[in-house]
Amino acid sequence: MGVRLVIARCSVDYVGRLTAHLPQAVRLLLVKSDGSVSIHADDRAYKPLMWMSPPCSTLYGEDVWTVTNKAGEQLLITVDEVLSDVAHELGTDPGLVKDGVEKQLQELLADQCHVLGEGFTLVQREYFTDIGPVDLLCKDGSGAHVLVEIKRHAEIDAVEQLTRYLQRVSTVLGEVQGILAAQSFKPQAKVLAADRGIICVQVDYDALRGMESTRPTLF
Amino acid sequence: MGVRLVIARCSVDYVGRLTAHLPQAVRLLLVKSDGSVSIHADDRAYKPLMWMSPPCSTLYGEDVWTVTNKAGEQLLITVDEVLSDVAHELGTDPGLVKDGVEKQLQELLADQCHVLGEGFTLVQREYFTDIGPVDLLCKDGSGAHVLVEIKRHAEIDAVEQLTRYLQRVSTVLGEVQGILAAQSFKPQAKVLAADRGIICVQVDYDALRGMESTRPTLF
DNA sequence: ATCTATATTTCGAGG
DNA sequence: CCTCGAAGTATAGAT
Repeated sequence: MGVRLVIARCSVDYVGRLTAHLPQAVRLLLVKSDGSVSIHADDRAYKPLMWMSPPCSTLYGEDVWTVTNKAGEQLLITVDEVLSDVAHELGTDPGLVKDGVEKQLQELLADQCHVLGEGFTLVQREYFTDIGPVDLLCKDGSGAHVLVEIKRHAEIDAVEQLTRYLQRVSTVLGEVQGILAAQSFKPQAKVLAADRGIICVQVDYDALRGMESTRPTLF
Repeated sequence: MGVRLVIARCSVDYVGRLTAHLPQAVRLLLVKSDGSVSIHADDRAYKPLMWMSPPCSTLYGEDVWTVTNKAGEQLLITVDEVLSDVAHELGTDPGLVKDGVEKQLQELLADQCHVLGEGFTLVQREYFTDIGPVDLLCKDGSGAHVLVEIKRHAEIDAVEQLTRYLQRVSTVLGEVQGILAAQSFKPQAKVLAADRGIICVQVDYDALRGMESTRPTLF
């Protein structure tokens, strides 16, 4: 199998969650071993003009390729002229290793919640409410509860989310302080947070990780 | 220029909003005229393993391609073996025509707002407030104002959005009823909407379009 | 330039 | 299987 790279003059129709049409033009058709098909123009790295995600199958007609998935969505590729058609074997990919996402931040802050405020201690990570889990439930130096929402980059949505949690939790724990912890903040998020009495704490991921990795050497 | 298709044994590192690493393997490198680069394995139609969105530029070293954008994010592609390297001219794409997205729904509902409730009439589409435009401003059977927010699929954000509009508009029009109209709803969105006194109306896009297209024949 | 809202979002985790 | 939240979300449009 492998990837099949076709350069072709084609027009395309998608009928599924919406209907869309691509007029005739020269494009790159990319067919992969899992059956998926994507159609690329000569710009944009991330998003194809059209695509069909796996699992799906293709019926190769005389001039029309019909790509169909289980939900009945269809990609109709009318191939008017093939300018190139090659295939290459790639093998299975070992996949990628990520670092620096929200989950890691949550783990680090759960371990080192003292960076959120003087005398902070962790009560529970992923504290569940009926409208979803709060990232951290802590107690501050005076023993009062604090809800912590963690984001890589905090936007206005994060403030709304934490506000909902605070309202919800207040019926159980009484009035609770909220902290929004993030590596960076949108200005509007800071403004809205201030308006709602929510404290914004900027955290340094690298520093947190540094502390984590160096801590064993302290003993 | 045109698209450049390289099949190569390579390893890749991304350093930017996060750090990520791809071990050595054979992959497809796709370079486009806008400078964007994407790296594909032999599966998944939509999302590349790694990418750099335009605008960005590439420095081609002896063995390493360094792709950099304005924010300083980098993609380091170590090319160990080139198995194929071809380029094709595609020209500019005429672009696609969509149908069935939120804008169309808004047009249909503006024309047929009676489906939102008994005796509803349209006052204004895209009713502007200082925090943004409300999709529809209607009057119900009793002549009271109603704000309508339209989504293809309503999530919790839509409830927050409509809530903000209702608060804003209430200072001008007084207490106003809110309606969230969508083809489908997330359960949590329905719960929050109920909590805020917002009415959820499920609409059928195809039925609306059917009425629209058949209406001329009624006369 | 920044912010807002959309997306055929995709993707993965968890109940 | 559904539901939910995150994403290097990307992308388009408006301010």
